Amino acid sequence: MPELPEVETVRAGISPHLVGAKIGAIEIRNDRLRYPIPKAIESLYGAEIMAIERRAKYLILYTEKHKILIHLGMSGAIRIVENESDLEWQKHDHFIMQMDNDRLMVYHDPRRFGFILLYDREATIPFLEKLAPEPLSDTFSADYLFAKLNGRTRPIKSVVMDQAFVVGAGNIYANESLFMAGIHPERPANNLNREEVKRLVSAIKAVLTRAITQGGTTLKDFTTPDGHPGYFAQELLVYGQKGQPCALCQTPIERIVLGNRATYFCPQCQK
DNA sequence: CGACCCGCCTGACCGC
DNA sequence: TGCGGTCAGGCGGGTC
Repeated sequence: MPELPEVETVRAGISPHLVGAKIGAIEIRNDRLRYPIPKAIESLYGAEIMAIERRAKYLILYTEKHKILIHLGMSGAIRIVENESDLEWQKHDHFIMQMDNDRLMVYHDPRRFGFILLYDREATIPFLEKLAPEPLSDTFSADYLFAKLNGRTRPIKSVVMDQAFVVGAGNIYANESLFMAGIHPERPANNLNREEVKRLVSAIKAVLTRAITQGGTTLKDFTTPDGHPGYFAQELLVYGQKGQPCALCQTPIERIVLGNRATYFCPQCQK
């Protein structure tokens, strides 16, 4: 489910409820996520959540002495429940953190590809070490990406989805960005000229920015922490549009499989 | 090192 | 209604 815009939507949705509040009871209902949820996380009882940041598709909750790393994997979701009496248990609710303002943060993840890990405040987080720059920062530029693509022969779409090259774009936004940039997903990455890389970088920024303002993309069951859907699905131009007319030229959108992932493009507009 | 492939899970959906 | 097959928004690790 969650790519960068969805994770950003979650961050914005949970922060007002959690930042400044102190952690109360923590319940680990099922620790068997991608990595086991550490039992030690229960020792955070009484600690204040001082800040919540997002890096790529990761959320980081800071206390004075620790940080909690959360990844939503493919199907993870976080919801905020007003107070304990409003809590309705759902299947796949694996982790609940109650706050001293009565709010509960519930982590829900049917496929359990996500994870929740605990680090000392000053520790380095291995998952974050090899990530590309934030895509909405100035560091993520045409110069950066053009240099990085040098010598890379993989299809450009696979590279866009590789978090060491471009952060935050999963399958949906990689497809949409390449369409917006007019670049065929199978092009070898090092075959793009500087102008095309510039268009691609601009497209990635535009697609992610727009999706964030729409609260992400709700395809199956993604909702914001308040229970609202994300509205970017209405603006998808190629993803999931196999056979539908291209918004620009009416040519039917094609679907191929690239790197084991569904890939959608307009054969006319994307060269 | 780079490119590719697989496994991890469950649920939804489709065709028969 | 049931059943098997397919697919799904991510990531790390293994192999060649």
